[in-house]
Amino acid sequence: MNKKSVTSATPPISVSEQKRLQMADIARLAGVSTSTVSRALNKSPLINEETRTRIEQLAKSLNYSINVGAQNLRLGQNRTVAVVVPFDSASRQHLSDPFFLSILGSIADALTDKGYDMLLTRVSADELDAAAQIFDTGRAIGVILIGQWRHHDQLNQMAARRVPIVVWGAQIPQQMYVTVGSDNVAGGFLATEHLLKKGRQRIAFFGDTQLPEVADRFRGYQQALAQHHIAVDESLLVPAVFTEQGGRAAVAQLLARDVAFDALFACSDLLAMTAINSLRQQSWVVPDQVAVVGYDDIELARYFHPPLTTIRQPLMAAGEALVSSVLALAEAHTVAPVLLSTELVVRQSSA
Amino acid sequence: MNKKSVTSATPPISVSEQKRLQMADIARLAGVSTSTVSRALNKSPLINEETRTRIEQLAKSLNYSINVGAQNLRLGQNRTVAVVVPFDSASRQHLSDPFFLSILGSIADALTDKGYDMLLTRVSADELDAAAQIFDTGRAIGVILIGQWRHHDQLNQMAARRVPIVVWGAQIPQQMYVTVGSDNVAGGFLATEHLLKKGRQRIAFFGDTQLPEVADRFRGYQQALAQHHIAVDESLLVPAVFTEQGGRAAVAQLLARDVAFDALFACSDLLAMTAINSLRQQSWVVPDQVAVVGYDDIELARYFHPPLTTIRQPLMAAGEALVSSVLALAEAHTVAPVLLSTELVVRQSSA
DNA sequence: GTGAAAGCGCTAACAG
DNA sequence: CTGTTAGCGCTTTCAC
Repeated sequence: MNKKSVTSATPPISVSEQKRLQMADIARLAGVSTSTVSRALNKSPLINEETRTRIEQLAKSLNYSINVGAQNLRLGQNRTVAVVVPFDSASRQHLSDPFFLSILGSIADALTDKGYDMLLTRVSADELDAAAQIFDTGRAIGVILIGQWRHHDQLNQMAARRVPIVVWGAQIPQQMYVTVGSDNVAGGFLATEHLLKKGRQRIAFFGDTQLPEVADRFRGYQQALAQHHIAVDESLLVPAVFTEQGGRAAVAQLLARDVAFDALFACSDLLAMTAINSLRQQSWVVPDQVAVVGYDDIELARYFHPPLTTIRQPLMAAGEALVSSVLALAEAHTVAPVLLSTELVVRQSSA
Repeated sequence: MNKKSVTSATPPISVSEQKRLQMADIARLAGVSTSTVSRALNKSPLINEETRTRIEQLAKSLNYSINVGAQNLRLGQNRTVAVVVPFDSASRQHLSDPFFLSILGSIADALTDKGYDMLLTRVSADELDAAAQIFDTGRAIGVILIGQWRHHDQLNQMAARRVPIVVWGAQIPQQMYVTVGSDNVAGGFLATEHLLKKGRQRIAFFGDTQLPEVADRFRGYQQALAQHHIAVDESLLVPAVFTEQGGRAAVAQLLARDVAFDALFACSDLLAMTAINSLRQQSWVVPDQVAVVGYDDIELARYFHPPLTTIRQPLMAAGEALVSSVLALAEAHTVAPVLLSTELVVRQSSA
């Protein structure tokens, strides 16, 4: 412990703290003051070109990088954004949904682009304030929450106390928080209309309409049917959850009702795929007997058998919108909700 | 700006900096010193019970939480671990592989358990030092890297300069960094042996043996064949990449060779699934004509048609091992590589 | 029990 | 162009 004597606290220097390099060390080795090192490493134009490169090289050769924590404290800045993924014990959507990973990836890319770090946190759905805490403790300047689920009220409260938070999900009346989401009504409409145009009339709907996004997709479903003067038949609606078992259970439930159907609109590709597998096991032929449309357009969809017709959500745009919104919010700008357009991708499952 | 006059720097107070609460504010409102607030909020036994609860309540009612950045600086501590996911532009494995998300989830859980934050970063495979930077800048006390790929040398260099890093992958001779991984040799052996016991003799192998993990699985494949006195037939080996197109391409390649085969061992479930779909399109029947075994046991595997026989990697154990290893390394302990056991899960794709 | 004061690693006036 | 110095928000010895 060959450090200059400290008059103040002496934190227990763990064995690991083996002489962690800091700016003063570089300064001493370069024979300049820390100010000069600081300026050099921050590319200040004040510093002599030659001095700067010398310091830069010294730093690089010693693998020294400015301590971000101290820098942030001094600058009163912070370049970290939290991404919170609530995991619902009731497990309405399993985290392993590939769509989640994709959107995570697009957020990560957008953040990296703008020079921000991403703090990833899973919080239990019933202690969602943990998300606010991340902001309160200054660990992140804002929060992106993936999975609106049923947390509407809690989210409103967080927004009310001015936590910069952006939620991936649907717009809901009286919502105080900012959402970014795809146009689920349009998505539901596109899917249903496509099936109707294929001549299908008895279209089953798989999805839990208690979830805002699914509710919107259902609204689109209703609109399309209405346009074709077809009444919604309650017996075709199955409140399937998003887990992988969901499709199987939903098919079982639908078949148990013994109602006729010639098409299926599932609110996620995973749901659609497991449903198709279940149907196949019961000797139904897709798409001949049942045309199927999924939602999300995950990568596997095009390699599935049969390739899945689905609604594509614009992933890259989603990540960017989420990130720019949360950054704007963090700067106390007023931010409007974002509605991204969806797109029908026709493949063989609905041929 | 009703702050006490500052003689030093005055950082541009953005509109957002609207009076961000700090300890001094709580102290003033409580009529005590910041020391007292600090001690109270840290549950120091030195503080009078009554004083403490009063301060705690005040803080809670104002949504004040101790600033972690400042706390860390003062304490010389840090409770953040970085998880780095290199994305290879050559795209050997697509990030959307569900197995990735699962392992991310298990790491997140393990970290949360131990009270650590998780910094998630994607770095380009060719600038892997960015991972070291995260440590050098003090943003994280250690790094978990998912995806060993071909980065062996770079990883060794990082380990040599004592960056606490743990890699999910295979053990390689002369490796200086710590790995946590499942026993890929055993996995490959289990899969192949299973197929052999089912009477299959011409087992195709899908996987790029340039990747260490795949190389180990191939070693297991060889061992099993050797035990049954079957020679490895090069024409049955296809260096399939892990992307979703991989299975399709590999099948095409295999069929083009016009060699007989009655089984397939694919080095990921995704590969297996897309391969099965491809085979089916060419009118091959699984498992009757081709028995298939995958790898990973992703959730979709059991809901696939036919349900996929596969090798399960112990996810939860993986997350915990990665986390405890990196934490141990961060404390400068010596850490041995971890080899987790794998398990054969028999389903219908190999019936 | 509580307060005063110093300093974690860094930046930015201010003065040379 | 470079050094001196004060302080970001917090914790902790040391004194009372």
